Amino acid sequence: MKGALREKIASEITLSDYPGKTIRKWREELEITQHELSKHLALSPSVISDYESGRRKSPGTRTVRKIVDALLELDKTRKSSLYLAESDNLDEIILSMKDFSVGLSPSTFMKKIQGTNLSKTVPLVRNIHGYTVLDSLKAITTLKSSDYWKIYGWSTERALIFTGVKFGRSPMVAVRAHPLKPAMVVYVQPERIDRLAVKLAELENVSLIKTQLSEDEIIAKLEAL
Amino acid sequence: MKGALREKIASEITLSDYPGKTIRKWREELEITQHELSKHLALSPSVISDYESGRRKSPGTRTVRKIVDALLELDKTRKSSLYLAESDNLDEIILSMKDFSVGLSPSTFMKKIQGTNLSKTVPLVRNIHGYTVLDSLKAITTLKSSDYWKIYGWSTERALIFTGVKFGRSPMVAVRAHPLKPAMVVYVQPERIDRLAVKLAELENVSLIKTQLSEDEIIAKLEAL
DNA sequence: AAATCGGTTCGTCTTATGACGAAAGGTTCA
DNA sequence: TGAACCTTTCGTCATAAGACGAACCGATTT
Repeated sequence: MKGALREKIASEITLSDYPGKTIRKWREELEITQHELSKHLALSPSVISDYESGRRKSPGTRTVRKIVDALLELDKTRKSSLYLAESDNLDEIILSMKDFSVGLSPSTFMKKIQGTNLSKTVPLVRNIHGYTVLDSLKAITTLKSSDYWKIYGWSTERALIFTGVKFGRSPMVAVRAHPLKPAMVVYVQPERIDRLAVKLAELENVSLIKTQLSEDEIIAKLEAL
Repeated sequence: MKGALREKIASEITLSDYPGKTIRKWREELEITQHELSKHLALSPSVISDYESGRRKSPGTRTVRKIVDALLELDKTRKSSLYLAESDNLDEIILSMKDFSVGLSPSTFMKKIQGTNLSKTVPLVRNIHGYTVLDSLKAITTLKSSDYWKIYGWSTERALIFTGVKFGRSPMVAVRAHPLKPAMVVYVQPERIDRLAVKLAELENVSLIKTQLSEDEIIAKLEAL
């Protein structure tokens, strides 16, 4: 999950009748001058003008990509960056996310991700209707509480899968603090498991699972579902 | 809102290090032969091969667009059309959708769409951070529950604007049933207003608004925002 | 009135795209 | 062992992309 804005600009330019006009539209939207753009690309300003005016009618993919990336990089340095506003970096927090059309039993889901249950008291009964894989550190440090809902998709009856977990305390604290409760919390390759994390999971009636699969492996397995 | 798949393929080709490989990937995904593609484009098959093999490394936007459209058109004639599978869903249901960079006050938003408040008890306090215009009948009959979250974009603090509303009961029932709640629900030219709809809105603390603007007028006004 | 800034126009150059068609390399299947 | 089909390779050509720089236009600013 990365660069929705990048893709949007790229497709808009590529599919446009007048790619130059679309380039201009975005350059102006991002408040970048032709001069800045050309400087960043190590080109003469006239080149940009030639594209935008339409002297070059069908820029190649290489050119389009260079321009899109330059626009976004220049935008990123701005105070009012659209790129940063776009995500609140959500794209970097959510590594993968899906909703299933039918619920999976928790034991089936656990097998898929080669997980083991960390709690003896929480019964494995809540079906899993989707999952969200997130970078725990980034989620906890940069996600505003008012944006937490975004990780829940259609159904809260889902597995929240945290990567980059050390002891697993913070993710469970966050779950405890938030009104929406997942059916399952999964830690990817945790160093150790904090006892409080397990207690909180039991209090919230949330299944707490760990897996020794790597981040990449688990995402591959889930996206193949 | 049209052609999410088209945009996806276009951006993927444009942003790829090897556009030819991406073209091939999609051609094969859609089960189209080079010969078919070239015939549809009135080109020699070798041209397609040259692109895919990378002899031409940076095809122009015109070329990319022609290829993307040809792929989709050929796919459309297939029994197992990916394009049709896609458009069964979202593209025909969501008529327009946007997220604002700053929130609008509900009264400002109401003025823009010439709306009137249908409830006396729900205070107009939740700011509007975006909107989704959807065909109520299609949304209710064809939207899979696992896709519902897609209409919420980046923020649930938005206006869900339903067109083709008779009495307004079903849309509010759907909102009631769903864990994500919009800040505002707008009915476009409803015939009559069901009393239960108003009750449900009040229960959910959702502002319920009607407007006499036509679908086209309201979309035009919103997209100009 | 001169300087600055953002942008345009255009002549010119090199290189790559966009296209063809002929020949040939692999599979699959009768 | 062919025939049929999908694909690749490559020599060749015209045209457009990709780039430069100089001159120029119009606002603002100094």
